[in-house]
Amino acid sequence: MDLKQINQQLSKKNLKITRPRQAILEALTHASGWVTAKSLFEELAKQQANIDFSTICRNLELLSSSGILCRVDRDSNGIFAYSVREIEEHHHHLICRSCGKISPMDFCPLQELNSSQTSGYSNLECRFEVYGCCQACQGKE
Amino acid sequence: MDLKQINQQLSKKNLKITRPRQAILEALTHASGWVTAKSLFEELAKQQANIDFSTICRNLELLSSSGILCRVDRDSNGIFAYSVREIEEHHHHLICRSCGKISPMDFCPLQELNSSQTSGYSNLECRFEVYGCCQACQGKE
DNA sequence: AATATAAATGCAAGTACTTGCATTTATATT
DNA sequence: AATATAAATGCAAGTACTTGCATTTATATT
Ligand SMILES: [Mn+2]
Ligand SMILES: [Mn+2]
Ligand SMILES: [Zn+2]
Ligand SMILES: [Zn+2]
Repeated sequence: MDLKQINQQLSKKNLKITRPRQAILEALTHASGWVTAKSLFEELAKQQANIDFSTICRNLELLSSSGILCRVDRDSNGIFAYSVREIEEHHHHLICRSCGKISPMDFCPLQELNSSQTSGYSNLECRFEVYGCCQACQGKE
Repeated sequence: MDLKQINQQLSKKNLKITRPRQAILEALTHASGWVTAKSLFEELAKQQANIDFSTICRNLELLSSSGILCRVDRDSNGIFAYSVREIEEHHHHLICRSCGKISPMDFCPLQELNSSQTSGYSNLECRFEVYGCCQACQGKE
């Protein structure tokens, strides 16, 4: 998704196109991989964009919950990595513990979960991430 | 699991039976439900056990990774809740977003995950939690 | 173009750990 | 019982957000 398309999405959702938000999205669309709040803050500081850290965090959160970004707990330490969402369909992520590579998986455990395990519950959602060691990283260590 | 059994487990793993650790485990075995680092710290402070917050956090982490405690991101905000593990088998948790009730599920998505989704990866592990609204909480809101 | 209003921002303070390091303590070995 | 050593602790400082609130700004309405 490019910046123009993202801005259209924002307008549809009554989210404003502000200077800080544009700088954040510009950085995200041009980033090579995944970014963290901290790495994005540092990148934008370098550009003298003068955006507060809390503004970055709030935007990353809002853009993720709006479906514009994907969010992954890459190092399973509660520090999230973000990237522009390229896949419209619901999906989860496979993460290499060694090199940090993140790949999408279309598998969602909720579909496979026998209803007997969750009987009586409504509004089910899940958090699901798979960690492993990718082919390129095997043998390296 | 009671304190005696836990201490046997600790000895097997070359983990020491210290006064702070005993106070933490005593509180955990007597707790009615799940505790957080903060709630445990406050409980122990009330008892004038004089245990540092970092000691509590380190113990909860160690005891979880040793399989003595279960650990759940109850409010999906990265703040973990802990309780003495009563189920030996590998399992995940179902959490009510409304009342916070936590129930075990024996379902593990890794077993259902088609290997084509993770081909080339080794040492697979997953993080999986299901959130919903339990029967008792439905209609209440 | 002026006005209204809901969204967004920046700042400061707060939260919940986390880490490094010197010191203490529990257990194994002599 | 004395000694060795690896594990654990407490303290202080650091990290990565998060929240409350006054102010600013983007967009819709007049
Ligand atoms: Mn994705
Ligand atoms: Mn459990
Ligand atoms: Zn890798
Ligand atoms: Zn409930």
